[in-house]
Amino acid sequence: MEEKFRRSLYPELDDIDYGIVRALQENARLPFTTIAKELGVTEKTIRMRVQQMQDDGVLSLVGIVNPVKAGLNVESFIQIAVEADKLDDVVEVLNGIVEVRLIVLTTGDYQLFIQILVRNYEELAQFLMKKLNKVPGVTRVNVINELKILKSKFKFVR
Amino acid sequence: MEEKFRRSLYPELDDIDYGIVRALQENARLPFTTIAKELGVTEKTIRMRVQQMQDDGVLSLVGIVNPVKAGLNVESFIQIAVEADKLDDVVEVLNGIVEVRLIVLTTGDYQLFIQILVRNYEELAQFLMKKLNKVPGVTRVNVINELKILKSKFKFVR
DNA sequence: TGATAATTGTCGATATTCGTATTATAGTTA
DNA sequence: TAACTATAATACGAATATCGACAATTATCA
Repeated sequence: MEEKFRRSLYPELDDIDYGIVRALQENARLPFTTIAKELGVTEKTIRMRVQQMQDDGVLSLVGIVNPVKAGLNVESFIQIAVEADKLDDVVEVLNGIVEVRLIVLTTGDYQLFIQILVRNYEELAQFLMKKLNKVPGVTRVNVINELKILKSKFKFVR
Repeated sequence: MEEKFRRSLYPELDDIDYGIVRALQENARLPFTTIAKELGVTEKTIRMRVQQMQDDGVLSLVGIVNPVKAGLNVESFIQIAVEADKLDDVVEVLNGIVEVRLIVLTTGDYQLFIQILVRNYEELAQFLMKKLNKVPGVTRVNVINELKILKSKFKFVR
């Protein structure tokens, strides 16, 4: 009785799940009663489905701050080459740096790919010189600055 | 009377705003009455602040689906070099491709940086061969496959 | 086909949201 | 400084929504 499954294993969401996701994608605070009316089921059903999808890690209902409006104007993607035996250590250090939003292990010439957000180019320079280049094991970095976001789509259900 | 400002210009959020953001970051459906009690103000105040932050594009309350749980198991970052005069056209085509989640104009050897999500490597191959390589103006692509996400942090307020 | 578990529905108690009117606060000008 | 204005906060009752316990229904599987 450790694991409990529902209907079938994910990713098999049914129509009701999709209806719920479609609604909450737009507005995480939409009343369950409204969604229920739309989908022709009871509020209780919506409530339970949402709870399960959250428990199962399928759906998160969160508030997101626009980084630019919060003063974080400079976004960069950085590829990092690391000495093979130092990878764990480097990741650990990067993990503790607030500017680092995303760390991904990748294929290719560089092992790590990170995304950072800072207030301005001065902070970017500080990050590169005072933080990233001081991390032992980092052999090479490739900074790709973001000039403009042309598309950003976080909706997964149409 | 076209623009309306509040207190002062963003990014000057005050303590109440930060309190609201901090709470809603964790749970977008947290009752305003609860936040109000915590911050020592009225529910109406919270309601109005949230509405304003949303109107001003500072805060979004959204449902997010875990792509892996939705069957999108392969994520790739792709750098794309484009003939200078074809940039707009390429972006327009990429915009219409469902797999493409993010398009960013960048500095460096490649002009565009995109993020894609597909179900599996077969779909990635199809995307590269049937879609991306058929886009006129694309001269060179560099695919960086994501092996594992080591950190992903979307909270902007501590 | 039964037995069992999981899901959904019903419904009243409680909590939350919403809208209006009123009061307080900050900024501005005479 | 006082009066004025605009903005933001509060008070509060009505309308909605959420929650939880139990019953009914639907799947699941031996």
